[in-house]
Amino acid sequence: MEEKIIFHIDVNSAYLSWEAVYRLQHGEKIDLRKIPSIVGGDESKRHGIVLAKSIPAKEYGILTGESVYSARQKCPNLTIVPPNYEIYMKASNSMMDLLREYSPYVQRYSIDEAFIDYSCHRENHYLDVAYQIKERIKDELGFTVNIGIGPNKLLAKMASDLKKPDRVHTLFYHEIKDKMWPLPVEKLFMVGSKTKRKLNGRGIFTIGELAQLDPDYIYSWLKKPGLLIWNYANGRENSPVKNSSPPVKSIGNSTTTSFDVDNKREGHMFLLAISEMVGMRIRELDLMGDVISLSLKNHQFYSYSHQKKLDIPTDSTNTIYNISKKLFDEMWTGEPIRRFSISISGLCSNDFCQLSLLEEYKERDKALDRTIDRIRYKYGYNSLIRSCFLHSGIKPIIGGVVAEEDYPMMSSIL
DNA sequence: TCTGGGGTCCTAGGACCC
DNA sequence: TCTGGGGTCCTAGGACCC
Repeated sequence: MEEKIIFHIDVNSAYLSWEAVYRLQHGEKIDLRKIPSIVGGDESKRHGIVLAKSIPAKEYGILTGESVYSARQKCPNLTIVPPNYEIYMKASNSMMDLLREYSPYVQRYSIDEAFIDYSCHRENHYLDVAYQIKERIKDELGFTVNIGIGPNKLLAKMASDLKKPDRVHTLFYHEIKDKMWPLPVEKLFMVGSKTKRKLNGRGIFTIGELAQLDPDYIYSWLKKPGLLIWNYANGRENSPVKNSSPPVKSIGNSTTTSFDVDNKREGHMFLLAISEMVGMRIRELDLMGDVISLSLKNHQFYSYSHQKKLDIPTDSTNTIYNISKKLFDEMWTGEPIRRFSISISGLCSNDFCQLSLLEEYKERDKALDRTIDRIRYKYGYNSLIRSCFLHSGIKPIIGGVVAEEDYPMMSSIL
């Protein structure tokens, strides 16, 4: 059997690049990519983290995910711009359209990453094709990408991460030793901060050192995830490039509140506002779910969750709200809360679920939810709101991601 | 004015059943 | 009163990804 040829395309500093391109196209003179800059959340709303950074900002030691506050400490003349997800989604869609010209086997892995299985297209040399894709994206769409090429998705992904920006790298089996093994172990896909700490604690600092361990040893120590990363360290992975999206497993929304919530009434209002979005999304996808879970984060950043399995699947905003309210009342200790999140899982398709005669969720309620959805899609989310939110200072519908164009969320498994 | 929001998967313990 | 044991469901928590 011939070796597969997999590409991994990764947009360099995606949000920041897309923001820069958009601004240049709209008459701005400065290219954000060429100055120390970040795309960051609104600090006054306590959303202040770094979502993306320019390469000059990276040189100041600024990291994605750190607070905007500390980024500014590192670089006082940092340019900070707010995110604009609709623009990023459009840029991403354009890139996917371009990639699909090269193969039907294109897997969108996240908003800024994709895999292509190029194995069947032996008529052109894969390196020429990769360079062509990279240059076309730069010329036609205005941003740069890294392309990694390997015999499987893992190695292609590791390759695209090698040196940035605007590069093509290969990582075939015979190159693992030179190109991947010297890297620090936390560069390996699926080795996060916790695992890095454990590995370092036993003297394992490079991917090569992990690769050399005895699999029985790592299994008895780190169980299944240990064996997974050990296989990855040795370049072993063989999942297919999927061009259709896997079924959705859960739908959830959350918000960090701009102030700590210390009373039940306001807590319930946030739950209602989030339930509205979760309900709208599950109905949009024509699904129902029978597990509602609520997770809270307190003012000390400690998170905890409770969930409830229902006898009957639901897609009703009121049911989602009532269950999450019940969960909140049973788990809340009275401490100040900074983040609320609700999600629904145990999903099944609507037509399959709805037939239960015992169903308490009446057809009438269902029709009401759907009617409200239609009005909100047509005239805007705030065209129809619950009166309790009037003059409350709390947004009546909270959360993002209403099927712009359903794109599959990646999972941590390739 | 310090630390987001969207996900997936795995584990472990207790309840319950045969 | 010596305390089986395997399977499934449910729940809470934790790891990882972008």
